Amino acid sequence: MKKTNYKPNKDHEYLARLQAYYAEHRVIPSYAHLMEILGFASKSAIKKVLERLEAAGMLERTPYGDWAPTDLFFERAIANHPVPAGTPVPVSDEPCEKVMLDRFLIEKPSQTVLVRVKGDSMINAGIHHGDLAVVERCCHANPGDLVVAIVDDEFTLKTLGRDQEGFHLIPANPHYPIIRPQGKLEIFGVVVGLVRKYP
Amino acid sequence: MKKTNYKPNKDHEYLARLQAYYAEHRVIPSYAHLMEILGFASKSAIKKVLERLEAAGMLERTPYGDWAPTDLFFERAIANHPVPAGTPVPVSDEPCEKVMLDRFLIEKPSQTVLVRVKGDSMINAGIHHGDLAVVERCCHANPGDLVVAIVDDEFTLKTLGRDQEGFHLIPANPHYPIIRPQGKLEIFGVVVGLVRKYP
DNA sequence: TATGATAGAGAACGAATGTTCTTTAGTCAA
DNA sequence: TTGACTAAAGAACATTCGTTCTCTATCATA
Repeated sequence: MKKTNYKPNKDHEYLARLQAYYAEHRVIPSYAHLMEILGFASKSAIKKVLERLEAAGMLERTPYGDWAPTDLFFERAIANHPVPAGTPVPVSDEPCEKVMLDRFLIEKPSQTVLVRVKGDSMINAGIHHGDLAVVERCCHANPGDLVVAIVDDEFTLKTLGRDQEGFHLIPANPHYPIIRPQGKLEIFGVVVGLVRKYP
Repeated sequence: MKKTNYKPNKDHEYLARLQAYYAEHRVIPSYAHLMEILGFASKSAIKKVLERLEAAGMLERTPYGDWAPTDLFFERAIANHPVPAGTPVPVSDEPCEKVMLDRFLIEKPSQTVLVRVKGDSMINAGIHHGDLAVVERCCHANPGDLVVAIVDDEFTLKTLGRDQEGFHLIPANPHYPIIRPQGKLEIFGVVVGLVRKYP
C-alpha cells in the first residue's frame, strides 16, 4: 500500500507555525532557525518537513534554490472560501493572521497604482464612487478591458471598446454616453482589481 | 551639510526590482543573488543598498538577522485627483497618499476574515459573484449594515433590516426575496470591505 | 513477534553566506 | 586642479548554510 508522505497531523502544525512566522516576518527562515521555530533538534528533520510541505504544494523553490511559499500556502488566510457547510456556530476558525491582500491584488508593484473612482458611470459593473481601482500601468490595452483613460486631464474608468470608427470608452450606466476621443486616446492603465471600504 | 544617504533615483529602482522579485517569489534573496537581480558586481554594494532601504523604512531584520520587508515595502500610491496635466506620459509621483491595502481594509486582524461571495443576490449593491468580502466578526450588527449571516449552514451576505416583525436579511436584487429567519438570526460578522480581482 | 516503513537525531562536509576592510572611479564645489 | 565625498568593486574570512549519510525509536501491519 503506497501512500503519500504527508502526515496531516504533525505537518499541519509545522505548516501553521511556519505560516505564523511568515505572517509576522514575511520571510522563510533558515533550517537552523526553523529548528527553534518548529521544535526540532536536527536540520535533516527540517529538510524532510519542508520537502513534505513541498510535495503537498505549500512550498516551492525559487530559481536560486531558496524556499518560497506558494499560493496554497496563503489559501487559508485568503479565503475560508471553502465555506464550512456542516458547522453551524463553531465556524470560528483562526483569524487570517495578516492577510495578504497586497500580494493578492498587486502582481507588478512598480507598475501598479491605486486610483480613486469618481462618479457612478460604471455602476452597472459594480464599481462605485469612492472605490479604489487597482491599475496596472501597462503599455496597451485590449478591447473589453477595464481601463483608466485620461480625458480632459481627468482620470476616467471605462470599458475599452473598438469598432470601425476606432477606440472608444464605454460606461456601464445608461445615463452616460460613449466617449469617442477627438484625438488620440490616452490610456493610463488597465484595471486589475477593485477595493471598497465600508461604510 | 548633512543629508540622508537615501538616493531617490537609484534606490527607487533597486527597490522596485526587489519588490518585483518579492512579488513573484515572496522571498528576499541572498546578497549573491541580489547582485544578479540588481545588477551589481559586489556583495558589499548590495549590503549598502539594503542598509539604505532599511534606513528608509522599507526593510528590517528579523530576530534572526534575516532581511525582511516592512509594511512600507508594500505601500502603493493613490493617484487621486493628481491628473498629470501637461505631461503626456505622466511618469511618476509627487507627494501623494500611500496605502497598504491590508492595513487599509483590515483594522482588527484577529477578528477579520475573508469570505468569498457566491451568487448575485447583492448585485445592485455592487457586490458580485466571486468578490472577496472583508468581514469583521464583531459582536452585533445594526440595521442597515452589510452582514454575513449563517442561513442553512451557508454564508449569506445581505443587508440587515429590522421592522416590527424583527430582524431580516435584505438582498440587493429584486429577483431574491427578503429572508426572515425562522428562529434566531445568526450573524457571522459585518462586512467592512470588498475586494475584487480582474479578470 | 517479526517486518518494513517512517520521523527524527546527529555528525560531517563543501559550498554559500554576510561582514569587514581596502581600493578604485565618479561627482561636485571651491 | 584640488580636495572631500560617495558609490561600487574586490578580496579575505569566519560563520552559517543546506545536503548527505548513518543510526535510533516508533508504529502499523502481517
